Parts: sequence; C-alpha cells; structure tokens
Amino acid sequence: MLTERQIQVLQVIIDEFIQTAQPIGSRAIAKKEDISFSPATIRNEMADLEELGFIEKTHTSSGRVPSEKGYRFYVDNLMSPFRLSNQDMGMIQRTFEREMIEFEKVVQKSARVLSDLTNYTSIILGPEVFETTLKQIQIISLSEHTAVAILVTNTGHVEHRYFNVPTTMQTVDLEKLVNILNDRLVGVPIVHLQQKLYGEVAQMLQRYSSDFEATYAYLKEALLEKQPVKLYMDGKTNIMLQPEFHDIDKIQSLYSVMEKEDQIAHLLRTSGKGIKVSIGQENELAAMQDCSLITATYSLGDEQLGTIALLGPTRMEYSRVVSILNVLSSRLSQKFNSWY
Amino acid sequence: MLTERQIQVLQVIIDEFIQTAQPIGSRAIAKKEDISFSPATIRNEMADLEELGFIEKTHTSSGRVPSEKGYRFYVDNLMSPFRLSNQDMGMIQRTFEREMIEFEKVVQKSARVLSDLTNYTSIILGPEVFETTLKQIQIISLSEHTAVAILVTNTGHVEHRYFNVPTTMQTVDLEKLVNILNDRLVGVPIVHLQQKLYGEVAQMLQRYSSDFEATYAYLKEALLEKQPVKLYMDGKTNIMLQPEFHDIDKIQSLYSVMEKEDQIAHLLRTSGKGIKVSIGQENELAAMQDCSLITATYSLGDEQLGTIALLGPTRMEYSRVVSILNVLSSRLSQKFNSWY
DNA sequence: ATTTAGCACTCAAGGTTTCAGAGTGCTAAC
DNA sequence: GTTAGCACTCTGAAACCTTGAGTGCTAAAT
Repeated sequence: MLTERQIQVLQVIIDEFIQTAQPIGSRAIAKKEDISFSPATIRNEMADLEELGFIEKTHTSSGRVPSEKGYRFYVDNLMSPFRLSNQDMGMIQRTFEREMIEFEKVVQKSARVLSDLTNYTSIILGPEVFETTLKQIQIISLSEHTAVAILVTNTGHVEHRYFNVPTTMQTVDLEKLVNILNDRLVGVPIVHLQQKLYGEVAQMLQRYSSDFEATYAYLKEALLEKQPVKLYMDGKTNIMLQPEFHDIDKIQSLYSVMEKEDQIAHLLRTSGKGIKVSIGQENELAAMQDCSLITATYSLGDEQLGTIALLGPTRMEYSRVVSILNVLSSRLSQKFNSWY
Repeated sequence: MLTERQIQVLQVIIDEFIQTAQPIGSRAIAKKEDISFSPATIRNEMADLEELGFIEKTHTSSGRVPSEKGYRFYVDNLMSPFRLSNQDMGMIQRTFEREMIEFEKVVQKSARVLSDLTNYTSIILGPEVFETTLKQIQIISLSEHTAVAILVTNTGHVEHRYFNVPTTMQTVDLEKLVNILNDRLVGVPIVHLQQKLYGEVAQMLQRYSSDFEATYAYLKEALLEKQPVKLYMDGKTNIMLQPEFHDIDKIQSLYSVMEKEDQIAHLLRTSGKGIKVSIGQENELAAMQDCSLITATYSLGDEQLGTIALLGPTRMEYSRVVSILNVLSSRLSQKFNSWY
C-alpha cells in the first residue's frame, strides 16, 4: 500500500526524529546517503504520507514529524532487529552474574539496569508463581490479643500477617491450631487456599472450642487480605530528561498515575505474552497518552510469571528497547527457572 | 533589635507572601487592618528591614519578599501557635481511630494524612526500636543449597533472609542449629546480636561438624546484612503544585535527591529531638536549598523511635505545619506506646 | 509521466519597541 | 517623626519586525 520510496522516506523521518526530537524537512532527508531524489520529489512523497496519516506537520511550514500511526507502522513493519552493543550486553550480563538468591534483588537490579540502559522509566511486575504451594505456616503470639502468622511457600516466598486473638486463647491451643493448619494446608496451592480455609478446615475446627473458631476467623481474614502486588520502578526522573516532557503539567499527571500502583499492575498483568508495544493513544490510561509503553513477559516453563516494561515518550528508540527487553526477559526467565 | 513596627511590617510581609507567593508592596501593607501608617512610612521601615537582611527585592522597583533570615526570625520569634481547624483535627483523628495492628499501615496512613493536609511532601522514618530483642528464629530449608531464616522480634517485627547451605548439611542438623540458636539468642537485644553471633555461639558451634560451621558462616553473613531503613514518603507530586517549583530543573534535582533514601534517612535520623525547622540554605543537601524541611520525632517512653517530616518550599505555612507535626507525632507516640 | 528547479508564501522564534502599572526612594512640607 | 508628592525604575504584556526553515504549486526538464 505504501510505495518503496514512501517507506524509505518514512523510515528516515522516524529514525531521525527519534534521535533529534526535531521536525524533519525535505532538504534534510535528501541529504541522507541512501536517498537519491531531490527535495521536491520528497516533498511530494511527504504530502502523500501526510494524507495517509503517517506523518504530521507541527505547523503549516514546518518539517514533518511521525504520527502515532507512523510509529505503529514502523514498529509493525520497519523495525530492524537491533544489535545491542557489547557495552549494553555487558551491563546486562553483570546484573545477573552476581550470585543472588533473593528474587527481590534480582528484580530490583533488573529494573535499575533497564532504566540505566534506556534513560526511560522501567517498571517490573514481580513474579507471581501460580503453582506456588504452602510450605509451612507458623504462628507466633505477640501479646495477649495479637499474633503474627508467617507463611512460607515452596518458592521460598515469605509473608506475614498480623491478626487478633481472643485473650482467652491459650498458647498451647495456638500451637495445636498451627499443627492442624500445617497438617491440612501444607502443599495446598496458594490459589486454592481460600476454598480450603472456608471448607474442610473450618468444619474440622468447629469441633474445638469457640476460642478456636474465633481465632480462626481472625486468621482467615488476615490470610485472605489481598497481598499488595509488588511493583518495582526505577528511573522515574528519567522522563524529565525528554524534551517532550519539559512541561510540568504532563509530568505531574504522569507521576500521579505512576503512584497508582494497582492500576499499573493491572495494566502489566493483562499485557499478554511476549513483547507488546502500546503507542500514545493506544494506552488506556489517559495520563499515558503521550507515552509509549513496551511490555515483555518472563516465565517459568510455560507459565507466565510477570512483566517487565519501559515507559517513555512516543518518540522512543523502539528497536533498541525491544531488543533490550527481549534479552532481559529471557535472562529473568532463566534465573527463575534455575531456582524453582 | 527590631522595633515593634518593623516586626509588624515583617509579619505582614511574611504572612502575605506565604499566602500569595507574590512580592508585597508598601501600599498593600498599609491597607492591612492593624496597620495605621502610610505607605511612605512603611517604605522607610522596609528599607531598614532590607538593610538588616530580613527582606529582599526581586528587582529594583518590586515589592518585598522575605529572605531566609526573615523566615528564620519568623519561625524563632513571631510564629503564633496555630489552631488547627476541626476538619484538620478530624482527618488526623480518623487516621488513628481505625483498628490497626501493623505499624507499617499506621505509618503509611500517617504519611498520607500529612501530605493531604499540607500539600507538601511527607517523609516518615519508620520506627527503630532499640530495645528490640529477638523473640524467635526459624530456619526453613528451601532447596538443597538454600534456606531462609525468619526472625521475629518482641515488637512483632518479622524479617527474613536467604542464605546458602552446604549441600551435605542434613535437615536434622539444620533443626539442631535452629535449636541452638534459639537457646542462645532469644531475648538478646538486636543491637547486641552481632557480637553474640561472633562470640559465644560461634565458639560453641565449632564443636560440631564443619558443615555446621559453614552454614553458620552463611547465616551470619545474611543476618548482619544491614537491613534497609524504612522510609515512607507521600505526596511527592505535591511539590509541583507550588509556583516556585514550576521549573523542571529544580524538580528534577529534588526528585533525584528524594530517591537517595539513605541520605534522607540519615538526615532524619540525626535531626534531634522535637521539632526542627531547616530553612533553605540551612539544609545540608544542595538540592534542598530552595526548600524548608520541618522534622518532628516520635518516641516510645523516653526513647526516640523515628522522625516525621514535611518538605516544601521555603515559603511554607510554618505555623500550621508545626502544629500538624506536633499533633501527629504525639499521636504516633501514643500508638506505639499502646503496643509495646 | 516522473522528476526537478524555481518561486511565492507561511509560520515560529527571537529581537526590539512601546506602554501601562506597580512600586520605590527622595525631598519637602506637615 | 510622619506623610504627600513626584520623578524614576523595572517588569510583563502586547505589537511589530526580521530571519530562516520549510512548504506547495507550477512549469520546465528528463
């Protein structure tokens, strides 16, 4: 649908604009090596490209700037696989070669390297292992009427929840409760914990004292409390380096949306497998509609664990960013696969 | 050293400037209710105040603006105790009346209410209880060569650390190790943990197999790893609402410094007891020298637990902020005293 | 039938000028 | 000591040029 030459012109405009953030004129394009037409010819092509919606003018007599449709075409059809520099690969390499046995650290460092390499803002949705099962539950009484339950999963994840305990509940009874829970719940997939808590175990505990029941009620509530999603961001200030964000209002609204972690988490969680690019208006969140968001997923075997993403201006180094995300997501997958 | 009338004029200038962020002229001052002199007289007084360094002009024929010295004088001598509105008190009240048994939540909500009430950025340094003792230690083996140690303190704080284990180490031995550690370490103040780990216990364990020693070495390392300070911030975007920060560069440098949590934590930790106001250049961190930082401490009995702070422009509503911090720090202290 | 040179036209950005308004400092009168 | 009056200063906005980059169109060249 586009002629070879139109594509060539579009490519130059996009490549150049990504570098300079300045509108590109016909003369500038004509000077490019692999372009062998006069500015006038290029102007004709540009007029067509504009009519088709791939490029825009910032004002009547300005050079051209890629439109979102233009970027979309670029990402879908024109993007050449980017060969990362040795330096970039080295930085990623070094992130993973240090012995780390905590996923938090791995993810944090990944976020850091992502934002350092790209000068955009990196966002990582921490791993959610759906096959996770409960490995052990432990209850420690803190005061007369409070206690803390500690859960350890087979993936080594540790969580704790505070809950109330009737003052009449004895420490021995608490231990008994723990034993029962361990008996019944160890090995249960976390996703099934809820039904287990309400079914079998609840029934069984009714045989004991009312204190048992009350304690169990508190505990159940604490355990079911939705655990906050783990979102790791880095390079938040990088956005301000971009010339298109030299405007306080844009920054303000963008920062506000970044504080809404649950929205971001939802966005990343529903991003689907593999690399996905959302350009400008394609983004659901209004505050992000001047940005592009590129997401990639990492996984354990076949199961998708989490998402890594980069947020930057629509004028983004798409091909480089995609390469980086590709490399990093597979490195992350490797790491997790080596553990579980 | 300042005459009554000079003080009056200074007060009006500061009060007015805090509200409007605009330079104040002699005419505007003369119009104020409790001022009964002509603009000309006021101009004379202002010339004196300027010579003394309490106020400044933004240009030759502009109105006056308070200098940092002026704010300092205001904070030290002029500030009247601010009576918080019922609405404000209500918001604070509501923050604390909900039943909460996790200090994280309490602190998070406090940070939120602080920034909501003031439209500045709130920073809270989480409680560090120095009398904290170890209540229980638990080790759970995760794989052939890794395990996680879970520490619970008498204050109900839970931490966990991952560490390596020699593959030849048996699970039974691990349990033995846990028993020994619990025997020796329970009740030990966290601050003395380090010496205990190196002294007594280390010696004792030498009697056992080399696996024991190796495991212990890994564990020790993991336990001593400095736990990151807990810093809670809220209302980071509020800064952008202030007209004096309608400048990207300032915001950028301020945000960058806010990301350096250890520096901020150090700043707050060394802020000393009670309310402290640092105005502009008085701040150590260069990026904060357009800001004022007001800190207050909360405590458990006599012992200082942590710090709450507000960061805003030097043109800050000092008296209101001080009142809010006063109320909130005592409410926080109350809460913690009711627990421990 | 393309491609290109030429040319008139447009617009943004930056510099100058002008003007009004707010505010000052000084002087002289009260 | 206080105040009215006045000349002076400076900012900020508006109006106006000027320049340069870039366009679209037309007509000639290929």
